[in-house]
Amino acid sequence: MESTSVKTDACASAPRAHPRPEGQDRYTISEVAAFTGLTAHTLRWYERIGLMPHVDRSHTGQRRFTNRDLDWLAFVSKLRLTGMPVADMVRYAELLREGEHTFEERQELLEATRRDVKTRIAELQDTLAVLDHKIDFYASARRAPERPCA
Amino acid sequence: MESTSVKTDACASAPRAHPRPEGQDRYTISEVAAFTGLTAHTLRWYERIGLMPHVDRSHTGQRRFTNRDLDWLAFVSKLRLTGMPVADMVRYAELLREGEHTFEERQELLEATRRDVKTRIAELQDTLAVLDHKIDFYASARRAPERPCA
DNA sequence: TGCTTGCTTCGAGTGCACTCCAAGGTTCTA
DNA sequence: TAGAACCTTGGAGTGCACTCGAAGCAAGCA
Repeated sequence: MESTSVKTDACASAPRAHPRPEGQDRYTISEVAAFTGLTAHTLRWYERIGLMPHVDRSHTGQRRFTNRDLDWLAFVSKLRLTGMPVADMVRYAELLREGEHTFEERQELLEATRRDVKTRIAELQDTLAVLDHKIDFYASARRAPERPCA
Repeated sequence: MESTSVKTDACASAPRAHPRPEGQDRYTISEVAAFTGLTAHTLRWYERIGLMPHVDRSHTGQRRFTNRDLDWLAFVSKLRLTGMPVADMVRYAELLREGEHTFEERQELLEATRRDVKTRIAELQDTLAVLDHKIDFYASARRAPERPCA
């Protein structure tokens, strides 16, 4: 059931290149760190707080990440960029673990996130306009130092 | 010299509505807090770390903010939205205090910020595409629960 | 004049998201 | 079989950006 819901979600993702093909996808933590840009510390911490759905282990207990884990981490990294709190992402991870009956709540969560992202883009475009205005001012002030906007 | 450089910068700003006209613009800290949405604590902290160029005082030592201070705070709030570290904003505030010979460095700082903002907008638009893709998946999965993307 | 509300300072406390440490077990190359 | 380089854990530490507290002074109103 757990793997079903994760797989179902993976099927919603755009295809993505993996370092190794399916079947040989057993990465150590440092390989994942190198691939994702996260540190091994952060990866372990993600698992501890429930942000990594479930990570396989070798027979001696070392983590072995799969391509699916890489997809999930890529998605988490995107969400991080939006400023979404880690606690909210943990909530989404819980919904994944709980199976298909949480589809509605997952969709709502993603839609709320989409609204936040759109708001943030608008704010940034606003800021860009202010920056352009000030940069123009400095550019012309330095071309003609006699106080061109007085 | 201090007020000159601040004024010069204000002249680079887009016009903005103020609660009171020039000449009567002496706001208490709680008025500024209400207007900007920052707390009084935060405003005092901004001043302590050098992020407020210089705030007037009443004859008994209480802060009296001006329209120019409001403009500066509005700009700072925009920069905050971009994720710019406070230390960088303090650096910009220092350049303002140092006068017109810092125009070039100010422009460079703003241009670097603009590049960051553009990058961030692109990242967010990328994230938006991923969100749309997943939301579409949940929407159709809930309309036709027989695993529509298999 | 008294009362309430607001302002002052500086240092300490908070919450988030990591980031690191120490002590010990595992895996790989020579 | 040695040694280097990796991995494990729980808990403590870090850096940022606030956020709050306490003691005392200031301002405005009945």
